[in-house]
Amino acid sequence: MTASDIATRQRVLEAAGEVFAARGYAKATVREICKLAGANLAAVNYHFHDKNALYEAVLDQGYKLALEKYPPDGGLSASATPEQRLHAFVRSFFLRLFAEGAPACHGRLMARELAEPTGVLDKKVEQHVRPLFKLLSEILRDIAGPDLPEAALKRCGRSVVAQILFYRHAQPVLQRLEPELKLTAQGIEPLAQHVTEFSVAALRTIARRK
Amino acid sequence: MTASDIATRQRVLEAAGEVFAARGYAKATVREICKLAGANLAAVNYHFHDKNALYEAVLDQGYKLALEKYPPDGGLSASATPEQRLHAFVRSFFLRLFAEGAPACHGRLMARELAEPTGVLDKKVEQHVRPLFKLLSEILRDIAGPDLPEAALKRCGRSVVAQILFYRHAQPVLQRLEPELKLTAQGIEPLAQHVTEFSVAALRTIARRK
DNA sequence: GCTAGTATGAAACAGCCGTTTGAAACACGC
DNA sequence: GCGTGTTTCAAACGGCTGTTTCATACTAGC
Repeated sequence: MTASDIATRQRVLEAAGEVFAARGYAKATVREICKLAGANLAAVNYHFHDKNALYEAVLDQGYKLALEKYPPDGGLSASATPEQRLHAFVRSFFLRLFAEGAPACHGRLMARELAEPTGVLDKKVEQHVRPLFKLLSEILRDIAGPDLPEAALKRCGRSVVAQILFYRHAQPVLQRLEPELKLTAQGIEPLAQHVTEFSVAALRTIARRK
Repeated sequence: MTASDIATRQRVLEAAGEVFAARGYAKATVREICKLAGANLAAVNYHFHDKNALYEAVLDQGYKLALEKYPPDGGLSASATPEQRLHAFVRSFFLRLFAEGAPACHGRLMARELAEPTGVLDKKVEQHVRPLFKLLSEILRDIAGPDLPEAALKRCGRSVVAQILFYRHAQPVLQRLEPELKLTAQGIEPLAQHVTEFSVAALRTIARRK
């Protein structure tokens, strides 16, 4: 049965996404992935070449699905204001990082890869991250106007991304310091609102001064 | 010779700091630490109980030395403005995260621990991190005034910390995206300046609106 | 100078890891 | 029904890990 063949491969792929996202590449074990997928230990080396190729496959599929489900432009109309576009960018970034379910582990994986490259970094992350930074820079330029120097604009772009990634990277200690913080699909809405507001306010003031 | 006894223990401690900071707890191996320290493999289990106790010892010593060398208040006079105190906070935070040399690996270790707790988190990080957040909140309150709700102030505090930690967590990909960025003792000065300026501008605007 | 207590050393241990193996089970074209 | 090619399975392999062992070297007190 061909359907069953695809099924095991797909089951391993999905299980790998969860385990890699939860444990990181190094700590994730092939044995745990296969057990979660209900497959034999040799399934990884049979359907993919090895653990690393499986990881790349997970990243590839995750990238495709995440951008389909949460496009960085948020699906806004062309007449949207720069502030609305920034809010959509921030919000979709949050969603990719925290959304539950199968297609969403990509954000968590990329956040991990960002901090601890596994060698796939040069192939994948740069190709996924640079376009995001470029899009953000264009939005911020529309808000700040043409007079703000490029270097200052870049620093502001990093400040925006930093505020979003923080909630992913620092989540373990954040949950301990402020247990009332809920990082669910609803819980991130006020956070996306805050990051947008905070950043627009800062950018406007800085652009006015320079 | 007692001096030599302490010397090996100290050498292992320092080597462990470097290796843990560079590789993380899981990837760091006792063999590499001992080799770097010029000590026997059994030195770790003899002078400390095991790898985990060595890690705790490194964290303890690092915390002590880092706070001595880079105090969070920056050694400011009592008459300093809130903006100056925020700048000192941000700058000393950057320095603890990026300073080179033996005592400085603590910042890198805590940044790692923040993202991937090893179990020492509950003992150490909370006890080290919570006071920092409290100090930051007091500074931000002085800037924002008494009318800004506590929840909004907390979100702003997270935004400040996020902008600093970003340069540590995202360093690998940041170096690829913007190779001209130098994260040395001199290079972080304009970054500390930017984070302070960005945050003060945002906080003032938000406080005025609320 | 000899003993007691401590520090170092080489070697081995048990456990987990990714990967490989070769046989068994399966589906499918003829 | 039979042979072929593909997928699954249990078992084992080699390598690396933290830790332990026990013999040796050393220092200090009498």
